[in-house]
Amino acid sequence: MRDRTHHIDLLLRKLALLERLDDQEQAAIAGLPFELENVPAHRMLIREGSQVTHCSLLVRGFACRHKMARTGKRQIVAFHMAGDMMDLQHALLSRADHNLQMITDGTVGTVPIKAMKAVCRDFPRIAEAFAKDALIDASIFREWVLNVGGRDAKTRVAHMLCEFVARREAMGISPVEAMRLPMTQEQIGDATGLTAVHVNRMLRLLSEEGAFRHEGRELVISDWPMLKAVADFDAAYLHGLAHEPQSANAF
Amino acid sequence: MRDRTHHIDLLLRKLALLERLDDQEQAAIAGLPFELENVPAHRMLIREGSQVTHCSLLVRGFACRHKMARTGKRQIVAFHMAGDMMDLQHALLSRADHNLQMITDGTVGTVPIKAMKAVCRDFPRIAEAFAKDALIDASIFREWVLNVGGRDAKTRVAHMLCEFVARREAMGISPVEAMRLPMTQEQIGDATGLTAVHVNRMLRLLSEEGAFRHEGRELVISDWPMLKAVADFDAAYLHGLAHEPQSANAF
DNA sequence: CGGGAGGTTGACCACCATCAACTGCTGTGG
DNA sequence: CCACAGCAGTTGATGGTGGTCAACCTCCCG
Repeated sequence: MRDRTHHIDLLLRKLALLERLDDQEQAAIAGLPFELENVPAHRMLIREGSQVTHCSLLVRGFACRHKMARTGKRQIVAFHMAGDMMDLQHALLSRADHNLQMITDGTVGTVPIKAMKAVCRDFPRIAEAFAKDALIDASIFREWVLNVGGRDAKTRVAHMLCEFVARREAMGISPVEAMRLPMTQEQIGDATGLTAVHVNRMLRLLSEEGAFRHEGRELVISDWPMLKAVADFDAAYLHGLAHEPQSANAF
Repeated sequence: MRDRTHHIDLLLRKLALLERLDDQEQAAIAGLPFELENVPAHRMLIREGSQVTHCSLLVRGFACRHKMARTGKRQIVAFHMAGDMMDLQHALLSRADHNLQMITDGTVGTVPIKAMKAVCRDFPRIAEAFAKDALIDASIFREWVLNVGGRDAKTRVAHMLCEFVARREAMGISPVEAMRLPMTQEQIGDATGLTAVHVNRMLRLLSEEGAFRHEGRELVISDWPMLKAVADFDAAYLHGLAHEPQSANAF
């Protein structure tokens, strides 16, 4: 039973960060006809240029959105984790302008856009919550433009880590103190406009300076204030979709 | 009389690209209580971190949105031209996460967010049009992430030019064949993550290769297909907010 | 006529890309 | 159980793209 509604819990938790929804509204969300599917790592969910008829909720695992330059260089423009609505924009823009791809294996819930529009029509506050989510998405893109366009390699990598950790914390996905990064160094490179080799060097640098350390395959953030400072990170651009790790205990 | 309604014409023209609005809906737009103000070049309209209570429509002139890195490096994340709603996101996200500043002198129309919300509540298709505009904004940010993160200097500068020309064409602001760029080379640099010096070199290169030429202070695009090819430009990401210059006559 | 902003050009150099080799995991099949 | 393949990570050597610094030019506009 818990399993059948886990994806609804996730979505409600996310929306609660954006808008206070009453029982009726929560029931409307719970009534959305999600179809759940387990998908393997690297599965392409949506391809640039294709027509999109469903919205996707990530229930388990990690995914990313990316575009390609003519040279073949891939640019990751967003990472997604459990609880994220990954393509709200397709509710109104029918053609995908980028690819959506799983990083790890996971579970995806899809809803017909018609159902999304219906619930938005009947419950304006739900519509507002989804709109806010999309606008915060845009704010994150702006920060990424600054990150790749205006910061040096070490800062870029640190910033990416900070955002990832802060969003994880907000969704309560896992203890932040010790986590395994789901993305490869090459993917971090594709997100920051660096090569995997240079990402590796920057991670080593940050680790040598004491921002985090490796414990087996886990990454342990040993000095959040320091990492945040190096990263030039200020969570304001996440507009409440993430608070910084406050649980100072582990740090 | 034409002057009093010019800003409404502009806005309706923009919205017509996004949604077919009937007479009643157009009348509702025309009824929005815009306050027009002439503003000088470089005027800051909105500052990062401030609370925003109005939405701004650019009626005349050019503006940009930008963020600052800790080092002081400024990153421009968007250029705006007449007809653009510059901060729809602030209708739902009350705190600005970036600055909004005039590039040239111009005219700005402001509407209280309450009035915007009211018209959106009463006319769902208007709400949808504004939402589409915000989503296209996000798509443009994604393209910019790719541009600064994944393309070399020449391509970046050319791409920025292409987007600017295509959007101008869509809004019918001026003949595209000959225009004066409103932004300085330093601003192009801040938008592309390059220095003004290097932007200068890239512009020279593009011009030497015949993509465009200078006539006095005007820039004349002499070979749009070539510029577009060099730029790795595909207008799909503008989702109909801009078609490419088709008037092959001048080229 | 003078001052200032923007544009132009050259010399030099640093950051990060590229190429290449090697290590260590992990899963898989003999 | 081992061998092997394959992917991710690691490290070093070298070079190029684009940054930095500095000088000078051009065009406005007061």
